[in-house]
Amino acid sequence: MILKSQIEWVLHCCAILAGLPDGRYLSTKALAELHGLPKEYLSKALQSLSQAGLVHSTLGPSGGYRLARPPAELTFLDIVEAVEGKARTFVCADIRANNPCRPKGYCDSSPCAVARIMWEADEAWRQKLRSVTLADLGEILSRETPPAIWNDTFEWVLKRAG
Amino acid sequence: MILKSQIEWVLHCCAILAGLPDGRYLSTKALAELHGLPKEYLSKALQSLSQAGLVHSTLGPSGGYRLARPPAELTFLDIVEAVEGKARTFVCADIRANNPCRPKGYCDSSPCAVARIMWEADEAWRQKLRSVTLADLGEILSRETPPAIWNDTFEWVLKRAG
DNA sequence: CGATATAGGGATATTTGATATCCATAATAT
DNA sequence: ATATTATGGATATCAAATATCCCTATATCG
Repeated sequence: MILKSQIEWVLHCCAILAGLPDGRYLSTKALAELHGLPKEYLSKALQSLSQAGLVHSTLGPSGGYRLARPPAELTFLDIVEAVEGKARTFVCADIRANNPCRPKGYCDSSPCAVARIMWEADEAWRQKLRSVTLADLGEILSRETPPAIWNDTFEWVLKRAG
Repeated sequence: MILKSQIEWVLHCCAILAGLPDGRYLSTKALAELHGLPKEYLSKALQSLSQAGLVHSTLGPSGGYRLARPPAELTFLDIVEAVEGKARTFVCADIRANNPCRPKGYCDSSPCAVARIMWEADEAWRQKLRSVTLADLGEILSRETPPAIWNDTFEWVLKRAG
């Protein structure tokens, strides 16, 4: 069970968008170049963000994406779920129902204990992702990235932002 | 990102094995029939448990599997990792290294912040799975399953256990 | 000893999802 | 008008999940 590589892509893209001045947009092309990613496929991932309402897009030259909300109001979970879907990682096929010792037509009153426990673990994962925002990420990155690279990067980005 | 269906299979199989009297073994055939599963494929999953040292197996007629440790010492995480592997669910391809603004040959001193956060969420998931044992599951199931079904099931099982 | 039932492992097939690429369309800036 | 962009649909490729089959060694039972 491994997350799509697109998850890494969009998280880094959102980190860049979070540093964009108000009203500016950054294109798929620029984001793909900056991260060394296939432009067409990255585009699909960004479209997922757009459909989830996490980013706002605009067309034409100087078009692209910007965050739809302040970085402090966008969580890792928002982004992960936009790309990966909201479905739980454990799917219960209710195999207990196949037990030949069950009375015919018997129906369980509550979900299987196995599923409930697996879903609790899933929820613990989501809770952790929900607790980290793009603002948190930006704070960490600006602290850890060497200032020269950090500044060059945003200069590079602003030169291409519409 | 969805867990293998085998995860549900082996968790239910282990719940049954946890209720087996000391020294008795239950075969793949019986476990497959009890849960309505393809015997050959379930066998692969049980082999994973065996290779991970979670169950002990024996050959021949009356052969099969039993738990290798007391139910209180077998966690959900043990079982999930035996089948799903121990690899983290988020794989960092280090795409930040593709940033054209980086000095040539520059090497990061620590893992990317994005990866660290994703790994923390992964660890929260594992921690939850680590906190639940087969003994816990058995306690819940014995409390929630109607006694008639519960007793019939173990009668059914013991009739087939070697 | 011989027949039978079992785990284990290897080879292979099928289906599904991830990873892409390409193209047509509509919108927008210059 | 022209160029550039997001969007959505169609299609191709590759890896993983989901099986199935067969062979071998081993253990039990008569």
